[in-house]
Amino acid sequence: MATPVVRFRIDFAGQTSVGPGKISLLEAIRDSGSLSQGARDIGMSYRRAWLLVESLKQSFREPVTVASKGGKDGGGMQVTEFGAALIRNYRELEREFATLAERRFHPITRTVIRHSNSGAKVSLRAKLQ
Amino acid sequence: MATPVVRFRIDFAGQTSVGPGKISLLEAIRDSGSLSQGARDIGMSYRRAWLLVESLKQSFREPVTVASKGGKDGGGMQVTEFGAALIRNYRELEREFATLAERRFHPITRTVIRHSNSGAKVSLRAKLQ
DNA sequence: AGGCGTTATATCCGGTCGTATATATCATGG
DNA sequence: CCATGATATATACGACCGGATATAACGCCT
Repeated sequence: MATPVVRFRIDFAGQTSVGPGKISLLEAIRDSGSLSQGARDIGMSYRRAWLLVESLKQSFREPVTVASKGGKDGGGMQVTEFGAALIRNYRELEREFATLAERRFHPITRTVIRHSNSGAKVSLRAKLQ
Repeated sequence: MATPVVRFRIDFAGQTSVGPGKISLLEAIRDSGSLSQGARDIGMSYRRAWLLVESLKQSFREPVTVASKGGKDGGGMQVTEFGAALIRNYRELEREFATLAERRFHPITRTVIRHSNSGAKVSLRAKLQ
């Protein structure tokens, strides 16, 4: 317990970056086969989800997702193999990084003041972790 | 070239977290011996700087800075040994993390779309790097 | 005594981010 | 042939963040 949580973002270039929001969304899309459903699953507005996916589309030459309109279930969205690799790399890096951070900051953990935090609004970031 | 930049934050508990903003500010305070001067040096408003230091004060039992009012030069602020250790640990972790990230995301770098980014406003985050 | 530069604090305001909402379009199934 | 549920897109509103500004208190130095 009391092990610190690391959150990180990788900035490839001016506009293109990947952080916890996009990765969580990609996972939700992968698991639900739908952008709207995935967004609902993680408590994210459709607009924001669409903007993030759009940003990813503008970021890499290789597509991260493929979408289809109409049809049996109204359409859907799938994560490409490239997108899946993005998720994998991010999550694996996260694990490696977490152990590094835990080792280095473990002594400091002792001096952290723990607040009651009663009735605090839970941010989207917190929900996604 | 084209090596990705990593930005990270460590969340110890609900309110207490350490990221690039606070660390850069601490370094600026350490180097200038003053909160206001340090804030000016990194292009941060005094209000924000004060709030960040205040947040650090609420985060750890051990003080990160010590301040004095009045006197020869109007007063000043020093970074404690604990604060210096915070900086050190963060920067060293950053270096380790950067090599990890670079190794893992190097192939993906090739597919990144580079935008012209002409006339874009430079954010504080970008200035701090 | 008064000036100076700092910490410390309050108030106001504008921009930005995100949510909510509305609407068009699409393709399949009943 | 139309209802459905999804993508895709625009607009409007609210909240929050951060900057700008003002002011008080403080202690050394001239």
